[in-house]
Amino acid sequence: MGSAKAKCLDGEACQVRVIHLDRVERARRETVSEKELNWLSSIYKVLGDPSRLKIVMALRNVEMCVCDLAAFLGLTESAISHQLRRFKDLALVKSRREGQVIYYSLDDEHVAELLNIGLEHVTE
Amino acid sequence: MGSAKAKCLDGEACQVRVIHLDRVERARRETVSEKELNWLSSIYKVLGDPSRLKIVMALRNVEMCVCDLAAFLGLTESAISHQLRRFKDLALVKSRREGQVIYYSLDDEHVAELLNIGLEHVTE
DNA sequence: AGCTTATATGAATATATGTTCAAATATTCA
DNA sequence: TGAATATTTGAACATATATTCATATAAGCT
Repeated sequence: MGSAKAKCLDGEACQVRVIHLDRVERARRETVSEKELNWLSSIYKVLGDPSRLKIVMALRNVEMCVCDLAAFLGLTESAISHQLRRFKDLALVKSRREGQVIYYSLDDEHVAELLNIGLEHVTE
Repeated sequence: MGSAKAKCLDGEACQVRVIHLDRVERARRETVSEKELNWLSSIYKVLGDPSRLKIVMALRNVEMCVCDLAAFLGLTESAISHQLRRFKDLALVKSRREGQVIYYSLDDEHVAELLNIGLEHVTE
């Protein structure tokens, strides 16, 4: 144990160097599926933009319409609409029509949790 | 109440339309600072890539070196090193040298929490 | 029916980003 | 010291992305 001599993987070509084969194999056993990985990363990614984060942060407290959010963020209503669609595609935000106005709100408890933990992190 | 007639903001030019002024003002009062917003979004963003997510998921269980991770992900060691630096810049991952080998591991409990909640979400 | 309001959509563009390649450090061992 | 190993760095490129503008849809009002 403790040997730091690289071994080889993937047959004779041996283009893959590995120091701790056991750890790599364990990681391979315990990893989530590629599909889940892509899904999950797309959820983090959609939160990983200041404008979008500001949108969901606001929606945590109260439902808002596109033009409210545009005023709050200082962006075009079109820009807000584009971003809201990304949230809807991931089912993180839902909408409700009332006449001409469409109200947006959070649609997922996990998102709120993610935001809360993030806030804890940032606000010490 | 319930009036959906847009009012104007930002002086005479009036380029900003608002339906629920109270909600916008409340959002402005309760929002976190621009600085915290940028910081927090950069944390979500760094998790919002399949390769990087796979890296931290693996580091949740055991510390690994660059070439182990490269073998696990099927990527260049250079690519892994580049990505690890992003984690280090955000203080989410720490490193420990032992001879020629540098071991990486998680450096923040909040990250593990974020990952756990994300996993809950994905695995129903 | 028209007119206005609220939102959505698509193209376009400038910027950001992930990966690779080549070369540079840093550490160990002979 | 010199060779080998492990990792880092910087440039380069191809792709992704956020925003804007112009236009389209959808609902209410007269």
